[in-house]
Amino acid sequence: MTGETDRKQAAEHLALTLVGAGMQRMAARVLAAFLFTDAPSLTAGDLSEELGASAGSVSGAIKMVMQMGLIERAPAPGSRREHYRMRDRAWTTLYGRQHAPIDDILSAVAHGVETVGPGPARERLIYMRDFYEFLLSEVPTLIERFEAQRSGQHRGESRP
Amino acid sequence: MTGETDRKQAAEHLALTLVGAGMQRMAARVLAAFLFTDAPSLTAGDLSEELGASAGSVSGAIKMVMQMGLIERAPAPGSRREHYRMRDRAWTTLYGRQHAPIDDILSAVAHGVETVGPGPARERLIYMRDFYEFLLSEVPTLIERFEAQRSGQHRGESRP
DNA sequence: GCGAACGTTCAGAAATTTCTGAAGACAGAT
DNA sequence: ATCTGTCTTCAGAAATTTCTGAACGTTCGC
Repeated sequence: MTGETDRKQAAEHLALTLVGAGMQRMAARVLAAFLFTDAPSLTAGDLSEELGASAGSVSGAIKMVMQMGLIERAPAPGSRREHYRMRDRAWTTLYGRQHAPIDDILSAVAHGVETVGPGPARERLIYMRDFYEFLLSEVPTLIERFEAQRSGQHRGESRP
Repeated sequence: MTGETDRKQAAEHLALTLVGAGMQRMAARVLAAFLFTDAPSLTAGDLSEELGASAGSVSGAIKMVMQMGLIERAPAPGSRREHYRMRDRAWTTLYGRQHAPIDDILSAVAHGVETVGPGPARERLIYMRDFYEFLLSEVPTLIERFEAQRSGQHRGESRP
């Protein structure tokens, strides 16, 4: 069955969990709309109507989601409006981006190590610094591994 | 050099970057205080004074940071107050916890896959589901690898 | 050019989050 | 048992974030 209502509900539900994970509310709703649509592209107007939100907030949200590298402009055939669609690597990109703050944390901690004299605090800071350095080097590898594995088996199929 | 003022500044700076990464303000400040102290344990009163915050907000922050598994009660010798200290595995724990939302995202997406009929949207949802499933299985491995590597070389040293 | 349709920006309103201060609860000392 | 110092809870205040609506630009068709 799965009426249009169910689809919207599922989309809103996902948007809310993304908010729980730290994403801005409207940006999450816009992202979910793209994820759940079968249309090849959406315009700001489409989103405004679909989400029942003002043109202003949709504009801001699109800007954010674009900066995150999750959607892109779609070649607009004859149409006057700007069309957008999800990018292919959206999810790995999103995950990679969530690691951007790690850079900042790392430099803050490294500065701490320089500032603090010998003692337990310094040992702790060194441990933390090493851990975040490790992460920073391993995450890209992780993502590559997923992409390789996926294009390898090319499953793209659903389940029972 | 590195006076007490520098230490506090470095701690506050780290707290702010943690806030940028999504942590609550006061919780981040409390955490940084523990990270940067050479004292074997801190009490709520110590923190309140050190951070210039009310007893109420410190209490709430301690509760959060405890629930995150980053600090623990320290055996209090004769003292009437409650003493706390950082846990050993704090940082790997913190990182693991940041992945808790992934569980939620995963089930929201899985539900989406069930709800949506065949089409581009469904393919997208399947890709996303697979990616988050992959993450969920790989992250614990990653952390184990770090811990193994660390206890292996046992470097615990600073740099020039 | 001129007009109309869209998109963007921004000041202010609304909602949410976060902090404080005071009142209450608890544990140990006397 | 009572008192004292310490922690917790909670209602309201303050600050921050987020949304809206209106004014302004831009681009395309005529």
